Amino acid sequence: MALARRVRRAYADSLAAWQVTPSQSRALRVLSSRPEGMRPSVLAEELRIAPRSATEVVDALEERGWVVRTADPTDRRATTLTLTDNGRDLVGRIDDVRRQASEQVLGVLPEEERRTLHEILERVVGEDQ
Amino acid sequence: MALARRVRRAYADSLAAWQVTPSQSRALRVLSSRPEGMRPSVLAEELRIAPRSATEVVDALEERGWVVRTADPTDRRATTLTLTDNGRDLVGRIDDVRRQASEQVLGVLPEEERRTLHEILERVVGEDQ
DNA sequence: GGACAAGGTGAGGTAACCTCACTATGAGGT
DNA sequence: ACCTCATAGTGAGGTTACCTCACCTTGTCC
Repeated sequence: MALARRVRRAYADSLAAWQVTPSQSRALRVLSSRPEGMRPSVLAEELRIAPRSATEVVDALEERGWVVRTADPTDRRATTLTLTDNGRDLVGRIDDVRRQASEQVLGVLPEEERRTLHEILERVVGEDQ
Repeated sequence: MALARRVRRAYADSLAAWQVTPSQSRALRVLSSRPEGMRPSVLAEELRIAPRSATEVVDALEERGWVVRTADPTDRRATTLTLTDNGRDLVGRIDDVRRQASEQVLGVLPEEERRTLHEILERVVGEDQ
């Protein structure tokens, strides 16, 4: 847990430099996982937050020009969320930072131990449902 | 990180059953680490929050009867925070829950792997400052 | 004994959540 | 066609756990 806390903190600091809040970065990541776009309600579900709260996150992301809302042609109640080019760019840069952060933390381990660690964690995460 | 998230979530659920918020449980743990009592400002530092915010946490804990503020005899500006018997009790029960939670998560691993995991993590946490 | 520092807290603000209520639209039954 | 009920999104207003700034009281040091 101490390790997780440290990684989280370092990551949050990097995000702050770009003026991205953690909640926004989570949403961006989910959005980037489905390039064809998704409904706000689906985003909410992925983020495990209430649909109403997704509206707010999307408001912020749209205002910053990272996401656009477009009307769904098949259902006039619905809107589709898609990343803009700027948004996609940002997600890429955030990913780099994440990779760097974990690299820095795990850098002290020799390759073999890293593999062992990964294996064990994978097992714990996997088996426990 | 996924594992940490899961543990955190399970732990938070257990706390909710006792009507203890995560921030309160953090404060309780810090307080129990120094039985002779501590100043609010020190608590704030340990929790990495502003002194003003520690006041609020302490307000809540005092209202619930887990902590008492007593005047510091050596410095009339200061107050000393100490756990009540109820508070100490609660910390004990919370610890049990934590242990159970981690037990449940790590239970899938044989003893030797657990030791290896512990060793590796210890190393990462320790060496990285 | 006056200036400045330190301990704690009142007032008021923010981010990221929440629930509840409402509008607009879709879908099914009669 | 019409009525009912469900679904998609959002306005209004609340909560929690933080924050800063200003303030009062008390200690410290020259």
